[in-house]
Amino acid sequence: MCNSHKHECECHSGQMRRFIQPCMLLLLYEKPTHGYELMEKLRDFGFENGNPDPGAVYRNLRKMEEEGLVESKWETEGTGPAKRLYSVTPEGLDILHSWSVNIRNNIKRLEYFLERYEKNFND
Amino acid sequence: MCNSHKHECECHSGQMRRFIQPCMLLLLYEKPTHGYELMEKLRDFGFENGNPDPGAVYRNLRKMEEEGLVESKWETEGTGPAKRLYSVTPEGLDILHSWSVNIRNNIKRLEYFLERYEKNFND
DNA sequence: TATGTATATATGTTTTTAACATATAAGGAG
DNA sequence: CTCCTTATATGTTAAAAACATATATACATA
Repeated sequence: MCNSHKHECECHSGQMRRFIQPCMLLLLYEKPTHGYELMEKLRDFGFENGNPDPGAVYRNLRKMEEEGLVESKWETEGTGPAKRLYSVTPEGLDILHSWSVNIRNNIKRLEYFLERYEKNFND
Repeated sequence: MCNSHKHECECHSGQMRRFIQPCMLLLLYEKPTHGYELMEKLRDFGFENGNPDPGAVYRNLRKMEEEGLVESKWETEGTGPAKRLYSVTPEGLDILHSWSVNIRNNIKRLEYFLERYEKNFND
């Protein structure tokens, strides 16, 4: 991701704060599912250095459930250990929509940065 | 920024982590200056809710100086209290360049999210 | 039967960032 | 002298990310 060699990537990921949340909401809107599968699908969104931290996934699910953004029920059918099946609530959908506005604004912000950056280095 | 009314903006700013750093480096590259002026110029980059936190600005300057990304000297000339004039070092410039790559990647990531979001809601 | 691996959820701990608040001081205006 | 602007700095708290570990089911295979 980061191409600094002298400084061991001092810019870290520069990832958007809490970006995992809208990704999880969107995935759950597309198809209600459980944490483990969600974790794998999150790689689509660039949480790919290894897998996204299971701790982050499960804790976010619980937190969003507390906040009423998702709801869950135990799925004991099928093989393997029981799964907790999550789906998005109407409140969660509202939040997902507001995230999309927010993300759009953030893209503009980052593009402003790049334009200004390029004025200095690519002309 | 966030348009959720029921939830007091649960998506918060969703700002890019540590985004203030590349902005400061870019501004200092454009023109070496001191913290207070930097603070005002940062509004260009969307740190606009009031002013960007002075604490953030000054602490980041000190931290970047420790890391060798910027350097400073006291400016006692002129009116008002003394200013600490900062400028970017070659190392800081390297980091700025790696940030630009990182930011470009993050825009792609956010755009991927939006495309996928729109497939669900704008078709 | 013991061992390992994949699936699945959960929590503990530490570090890093962000947010909010406050302290200090120079110098000019009134 | 008091207030405002400019200027830098630090203290405290809260939130988020990063890293580590614990637990349990079920299946494969040696």
